[in-house]
Amino acid sequence: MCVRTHLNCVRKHGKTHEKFVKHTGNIRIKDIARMAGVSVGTVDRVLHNRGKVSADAFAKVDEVLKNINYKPNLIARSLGKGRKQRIVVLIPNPVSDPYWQEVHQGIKQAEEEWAHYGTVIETRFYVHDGDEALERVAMETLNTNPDGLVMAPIFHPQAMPVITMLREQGTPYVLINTNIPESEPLSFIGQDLFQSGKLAGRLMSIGKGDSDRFAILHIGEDIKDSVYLMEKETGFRAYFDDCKTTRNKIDSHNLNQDTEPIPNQISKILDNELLKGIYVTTSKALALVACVLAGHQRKSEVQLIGYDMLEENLQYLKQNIITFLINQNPKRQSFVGISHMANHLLFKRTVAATELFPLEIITQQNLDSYLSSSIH
Amino acid sequence: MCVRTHLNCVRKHGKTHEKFVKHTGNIRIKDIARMAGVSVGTVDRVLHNRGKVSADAFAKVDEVLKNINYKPNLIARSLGKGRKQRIVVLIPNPVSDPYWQEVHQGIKQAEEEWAHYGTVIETRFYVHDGDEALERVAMETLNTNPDGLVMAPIFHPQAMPVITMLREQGTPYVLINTNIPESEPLSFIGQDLFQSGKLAGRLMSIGKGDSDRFAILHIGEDIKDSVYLMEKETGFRAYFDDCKTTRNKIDSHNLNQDTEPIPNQISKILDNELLKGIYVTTSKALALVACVLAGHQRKSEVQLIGYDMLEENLQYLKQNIITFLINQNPKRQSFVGISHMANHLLFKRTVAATELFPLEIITQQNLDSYLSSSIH
DNA sequence: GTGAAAGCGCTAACAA
DNA sequence: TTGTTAGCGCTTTCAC
Repeated sequence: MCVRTHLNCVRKHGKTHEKFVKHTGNIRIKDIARMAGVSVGTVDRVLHNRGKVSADAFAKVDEVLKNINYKPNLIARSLGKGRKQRIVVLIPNPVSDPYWQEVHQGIKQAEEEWAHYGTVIETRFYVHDGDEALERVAMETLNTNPDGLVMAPIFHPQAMPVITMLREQGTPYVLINTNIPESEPLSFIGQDLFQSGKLAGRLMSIGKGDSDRFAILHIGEDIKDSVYLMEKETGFRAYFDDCKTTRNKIDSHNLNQDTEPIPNQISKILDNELLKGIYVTTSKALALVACVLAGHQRKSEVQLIGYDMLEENLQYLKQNIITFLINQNPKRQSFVGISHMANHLLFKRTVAATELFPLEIITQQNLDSYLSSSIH
Repeated sequence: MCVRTHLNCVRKHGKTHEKFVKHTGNIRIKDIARMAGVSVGTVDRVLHNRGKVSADAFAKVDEVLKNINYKPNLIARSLGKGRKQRIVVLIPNPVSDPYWQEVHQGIKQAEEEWAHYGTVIETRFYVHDGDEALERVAMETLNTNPDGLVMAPIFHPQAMPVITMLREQGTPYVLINTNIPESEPLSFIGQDLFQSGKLAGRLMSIGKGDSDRFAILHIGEDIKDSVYLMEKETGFRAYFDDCKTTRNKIDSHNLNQDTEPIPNQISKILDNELLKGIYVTTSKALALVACVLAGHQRKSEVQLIGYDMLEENLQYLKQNIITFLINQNPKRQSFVGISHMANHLLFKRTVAATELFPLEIITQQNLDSYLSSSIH
């Protein structure tokens, strides 16, 4: 059904005129306007509910919209806007943290991608506290009135005032990595950490016996600030609770430098002869554990499972010190987060409120396939 | 450096006029024209070397182009063209084959997605031979002069004449699922099947002993036409060859209806008490094997590994009859294939020549995370 | 060979 | 509240 066919020869000031007919056959705003007996301006106002439309006009347009399947031409929309969009991205400082370096990679790719659409991405880093704390950096940024904000709010308490500010300003925001569900962001991009722990439990259990013991290691993070580590732990334990057939013991440890060097602490844990597997909840610390394990006599008896395809982790995966990695796909998280925001801003596309990434299992055998595959 | 700043107030018929300044700060063809002292038409002709430009004019424009870093606005380019792009997709008939139904899903999603950009997707199905054979359908389609073709050339010999025709016509094409490397398509989207077999071998070997036996099942496919099944088998065997520690026996079977009902054949294979695992190379037939296994007494001793998240397979995965699925992501293959073509056609973007998808491992625990995650 | 100008579909400013 | 129209940057036609 081509609603427009009869119009082709009466374009251009109403004169009959055959040349320059480049139409693509889709229904355009102009067509809707004609069908509803109003002007394009009114249709546009209805489509974007900008108000200033009489109930009568609204009804007419709405009626037409109901009957046709209008798909706005996004290309034209973005061209018509004419203005550049500015998206600010806020993440922890990636210096000396490969996880956030990955996230940063994804941001750069998104930057490249969206440059074609005239969208500019600005990245700012924050640290736990001090001058560069999340709140400070965020407030500074918000003063420049970005069109949208994408952030990884890993320190819950510090993020709250920022959220409040954002809502007051009416600036749309997307959260990545860590959710703050009660804040109702435009979109959240991350993983189901509980389920991720459960998966780790399952992978750990393969080929193990009833009396085997496992350890959960949270390393170098302030556990009270980091609800997300606890979710992983709960999931891990839940897996073993669910299988009524096994009665394994699971100990969890929060390691930090306060008492003793971390390697020593790890080494001690390894000494327990019943221990058959270690689950490390933070991707950054995994290589450290792997390093200690590699030098330990029980090396071949203890299975190691952790997170993310960081360079160091991959080395140990290749050496079989690490058995499985669960990929949180940090690069893609930031990429998709920005894309969601850009789609919202540029095209007014509706984006998924929550996008939970698949829990990707990485082994020696499929590692390369993950490394070579592109982000999109 | 903003080359255009001084022009902002002299737009619109040369009258000084401040309103409606929507510019984005980039250098436009208009700017180049002004700088070179020629018209936009001439610049356009130079940029696309369409000829009909005097040496003098060419030199002037070329000079300017050399000094600035002109980045054409791809959005505007595609809008300006005004014409619809038509992409034809050619896949095996999905009737009664859930794998190709998944592929078809991906096509429909891409259709939806690209409709926003005025690109229309047309899908045609083919069967192994007869009136609807690949060659026939393809030739028919090519007569309608599509702007691009995306196809899954699963029957090598039949695909070759199509490729030849495509090259003669100069129609760009993307291959999905099965590659024909010598044909140098615009892009190939698929998986590394050898590596996929190797991964299956690894997953199969977990917790197994040296004397255990495994079976590889190719079901209902013409093995001579289907090189790709052999690649999987070779990979699977390669895994065991690589581990010098194990000396497992691996038998492969090509099952088809010619001699005896397939379930009977499977049942017989299962009777062998040394058999500890089955690797099924075709996603469609996996559920059949699972069904037989579920009713067999050796059910809990034999591990089953196969391909793809087809509805039936998922049932058996949930029941623990199937241990692992390797996801070939058929839906995404077609989606990405079409996107590559559309990006090429619409935006003249360069796309990856080969995109090998990650070898995704699906278990009971991460199944949901895969089901809920979106395609993009 | 060249330049002027319409048109792609949408947005938003402005006049009415 | 409404309709009209310039403009986004590029392509393409047409008249000179």
